[in-house]
Amino acid sequence: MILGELEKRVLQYLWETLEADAKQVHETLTKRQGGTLNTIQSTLDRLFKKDLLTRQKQGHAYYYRAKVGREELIAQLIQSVTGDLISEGEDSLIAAFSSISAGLDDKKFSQLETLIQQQRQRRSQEDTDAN
Amino acid sequence: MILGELEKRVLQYLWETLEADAKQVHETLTKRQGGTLNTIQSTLDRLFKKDLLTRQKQGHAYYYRAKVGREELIAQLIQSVTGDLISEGEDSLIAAFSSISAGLDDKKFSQLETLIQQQRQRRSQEDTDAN
DNA sequence: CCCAAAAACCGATTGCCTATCGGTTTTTCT
DNA sequence: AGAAAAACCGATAGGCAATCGGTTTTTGGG
Repeated sequence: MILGELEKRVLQYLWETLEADAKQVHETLTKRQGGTLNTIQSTLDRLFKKDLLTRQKQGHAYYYRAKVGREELIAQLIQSVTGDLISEGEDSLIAAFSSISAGLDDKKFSQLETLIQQQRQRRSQEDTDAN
Repeated sequence: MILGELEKRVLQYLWETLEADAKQVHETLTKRQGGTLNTIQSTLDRLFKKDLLTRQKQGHAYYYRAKVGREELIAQLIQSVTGDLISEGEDSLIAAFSSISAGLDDKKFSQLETLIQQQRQRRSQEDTDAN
């Protein structure tokens, strides 16, 4: 999957705003630049068809919400862009990390270790909640 | 930057083979499927213009080599695909990791911690070498 | 040194996708 | 029911990968 420039801006907006119709998005994002409402509508529609948004009619118009979170989407994009470069059996996410790690310094490593700890804690918390 | 299907396959081949001319790549990758040598030539040329390959004439033909390693390329692709989704000041690689981490289980976390340790050791080794 | 073969180079075409927008149909609220 | 608002449809432009035919350039051998 690939996202165009406008599509990304629309997603960003929806992550901030939670819910909006085409008119609102248009007001905020493209009215200045002379873009029309129609452009926003078809962009929203494309994102909807890509299963990145949900929508629901309220009064006149569809109200859209992001269906995936920002981090989730980033993970999806990474998977799709690296997919063909990962050899059989290799875990693509681990592989992606090991590529990334080449560009990190010690401070970043510490941050990562902290993130891992946090993630672990979150997991065990979820387990506790579930029981 | 974005890579097409064939471009990725060509890169994979060059990572294995280190060096090859268009003819070799063609023999191995696309002759079966009826692709012509010209297709491979223009693909190699596109990759060269994207600065992903180097080339050098030997006898009749250009011999191509990958200019970037697989891991480096993956890191590049991740950066380019996530670029517009990362807010100002945020480290995109850390952000990418935190997205990725949502899809990992405990075993993967342990692998990652190991990778971090290895990377740290590699660093200190390089420091030693340098002095 | 010249020529045939090999490869590079050029240009055109197809296919896919985003962005754009005009015009028509459908929906909705009064 | 009718006006207004929005959805829907279709067309177009622009960008890029993949594909390949044809022409020019390069090169190594006789």
